Amino acid sequence: MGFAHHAGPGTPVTTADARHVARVMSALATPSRVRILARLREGASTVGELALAVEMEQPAVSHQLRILRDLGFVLGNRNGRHVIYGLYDSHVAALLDEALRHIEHLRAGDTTTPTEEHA
Amino acid sequence: MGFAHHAGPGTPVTTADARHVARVMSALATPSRVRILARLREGASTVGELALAVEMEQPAVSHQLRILRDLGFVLGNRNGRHVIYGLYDSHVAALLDEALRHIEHLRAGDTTTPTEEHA
DNA sequence: TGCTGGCATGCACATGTGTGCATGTCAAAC
DNA sequence: GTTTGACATGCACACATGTGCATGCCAGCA
Repeated sequence: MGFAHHAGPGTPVTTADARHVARVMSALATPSRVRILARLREGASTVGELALAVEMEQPAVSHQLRILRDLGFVLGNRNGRHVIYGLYDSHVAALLDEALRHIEHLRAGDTTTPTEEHA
Repeated sequence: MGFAHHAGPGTPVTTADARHVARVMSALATPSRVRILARLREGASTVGELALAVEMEQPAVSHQLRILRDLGFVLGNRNGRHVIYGLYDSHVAALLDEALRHIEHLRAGDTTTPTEEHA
């Protein structure tokens, strides 16, 4: 009755794959990390700048950056006293864009009203 | 020194956007939901079939299906005594593929060894 | 060498969340 | 109408996780 099949790239998706996907996608599962990545998409910056931009305490930003680093989303290297962070590569930006495009797509068809929209 | 800029589609990504993205992407942030979606990508199926496929208790599957429904990922309609679930549209499958493609991409460059691979 | 700035790390805690178990609900079969 | 099958819901709990606070570490500067 009109489901979306797709049949995909044939990939059966093993249990290990599922766990891996979940781990990686969990990077985008919290507003703070999304904001950090979004800010980094506009250009590399230091931890302090990020903290100001996303309005978080510096340690909190460092913690999230560590997670994003372990997941291969960002990459930081020292420059004097600062550590400059940036997106690992353009593929990360692409994934972010895909996510944004997805919610935009949902906003169009708006299936079930996100549960909260009370401003 | 070689960061990935991108400058994106100009979207500044508001705080609300970040929260929305996080909410939506959290659907892919757990292995069980990824497995459910992966199974559904191969074709629609009933809750019982899903439970068997992903090796979860039926109530657990129902709970996750409810989440996936609220997020607009899946869609279920009754057929006799069964409720047949399927991906909401091909865009969901596309997002899943993008996620799989991403981890595959990481596996190639393998930046920081996912912290656990001891199996 | 001592001091300050910039990040990272440890620890503790509050919160969110996935799952098991029991139960409720609805449709089909008798 | 009663019973059975399939799924949904409520509740409780264990667990993971994000953040604040204090502290440690390292580079640059006087």
